[in-house]
Amino acid sequence: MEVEAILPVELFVGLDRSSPVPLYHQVAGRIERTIRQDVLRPGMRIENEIGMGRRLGLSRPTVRKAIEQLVDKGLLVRLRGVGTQVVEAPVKRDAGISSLYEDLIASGQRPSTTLIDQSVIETDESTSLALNLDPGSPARRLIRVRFANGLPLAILTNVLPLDIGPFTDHELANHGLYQLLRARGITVRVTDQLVGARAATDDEHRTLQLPDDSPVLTMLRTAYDGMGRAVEHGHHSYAPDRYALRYTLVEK
Amino acid sequence: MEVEAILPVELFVGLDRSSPVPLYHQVAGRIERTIRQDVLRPGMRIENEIGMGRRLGLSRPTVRKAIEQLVDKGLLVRLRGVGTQVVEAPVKRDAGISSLYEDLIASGQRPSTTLIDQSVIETDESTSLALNLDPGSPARRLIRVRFANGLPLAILTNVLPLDIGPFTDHELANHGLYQLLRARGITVRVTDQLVGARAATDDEHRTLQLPDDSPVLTMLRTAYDGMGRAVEHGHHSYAPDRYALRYTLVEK
DNA sequence: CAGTGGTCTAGACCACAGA
DNA sequence: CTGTGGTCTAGACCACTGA
Repeated sequence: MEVEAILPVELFVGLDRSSPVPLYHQVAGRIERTIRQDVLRPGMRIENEIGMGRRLGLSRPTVRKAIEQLVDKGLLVRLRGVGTQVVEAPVKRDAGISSLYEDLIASGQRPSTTLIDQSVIETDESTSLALNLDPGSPARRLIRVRFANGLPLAILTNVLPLDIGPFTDHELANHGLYQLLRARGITVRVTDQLVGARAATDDEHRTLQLPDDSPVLTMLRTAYDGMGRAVEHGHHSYAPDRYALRYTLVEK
Repeated sequence: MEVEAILPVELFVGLDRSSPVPLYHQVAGRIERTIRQDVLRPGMRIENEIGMGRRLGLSRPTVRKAIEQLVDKGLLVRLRGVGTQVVEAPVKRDAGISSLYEDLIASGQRPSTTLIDQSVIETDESTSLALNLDPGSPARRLIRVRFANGLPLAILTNVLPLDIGPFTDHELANHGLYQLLRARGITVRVTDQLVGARAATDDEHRTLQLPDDSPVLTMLRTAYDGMGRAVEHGHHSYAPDRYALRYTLVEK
């Protein structure tokens, strides 16, 4: 038996045509909220595009674009000839691109950071390649240790083009790197990550307070801004007993 | 100095209005090809939406949707008031959702598989939770060892709902799991992955022919189909000297 | 200022699923 | 058959960029 459902019209009052937020985005937000609040439950069908547009005083393409956003997010499914319904297991959190600091905040932990080094170095071959610089040209290197609830979680080494930064100790202690980039007008849009594992070095063993014979989880990452310019290249080592990397992938 | 560029009209002959492939997808494919072939190079601007539509005999929304697809893929950037251009470092391969087998094929290696076990088991708590089954209810379990070029790469343990499968030895030896699911009409659309590292067990040490003290890279994964139904839950162990996990994330 | 992408409208026809 | 989403058209107005 199919569960029929029409979105309560109350949830849509107050669409603001003069807002800088596009109408389709306002509509998408309202639908998402009703799903998150469990008013619309998995498997329930929502009203069809045309009817919804008429009720809201919107054209079909506008409504359609709102629904499309949620389909891309993994919250709704459209079935030709049938209708649009909420997926059985809606994607929980939109993982997306974030740095460790933001992940920790989001999961309710108390991150802190120790800055080990901030200096200008000559890039090695792989780094200059990743950042699209001439081999051996200078770049800014950060080495940080990230803690959560007082325990060391990761050693973070990042290399950035010289024109980005420098950063103050206070900035680095209280913000994620991507936050600091955003504050400088740089939005990370694409990241390429290579995740592996290996035995810990003596230094990692000491710094991360690892148990004997514990390995480290490693990540090699290059980040690109909206224009496709490489803005950051890093290699990170995580204490595997205290941290794991989570990825939610949605096929478009 | 800006590099002006107009897509050669030759690249657009042969748009097929009667094809089941939508026009916007045909157009997107042609633009992508010119980027991949380096005819359109990073930083070059493409023709504006309206002009391109006129040249191709298409409406603006259709052209726009084609461009939108490539923006979402991380190949183009749109700048209001300026134009649309190729990003500086176009995303190489669309990693997306794939299984290990397909990854290996794509990177030119010769994968093979040994089936260790295929049986019906009672699910433990975490597995039944992941697959949205009643605790302790039966499910199908596969245990495989994956090789590349004759060397063991990973131990793959997967649990699936009983109504999916069983699979023949031949199928499992010659295909990735997601391929087999597709052949049964199941398309994996969302995966949730947790990646970590730990010391190898004796069994892993033996099976993966690991060096002494080598850790394993681990992945815990749940896959969902288009409707959001959980179709697979697995835990995998990889030999970290021979394999690393690659993720390309594009912010929408 | 002219040119660009961002949004929105009001239609149209089609393919497909289910009664 | 009806109702749904999938595609496509031909316009419109706006916000923003750069000359």
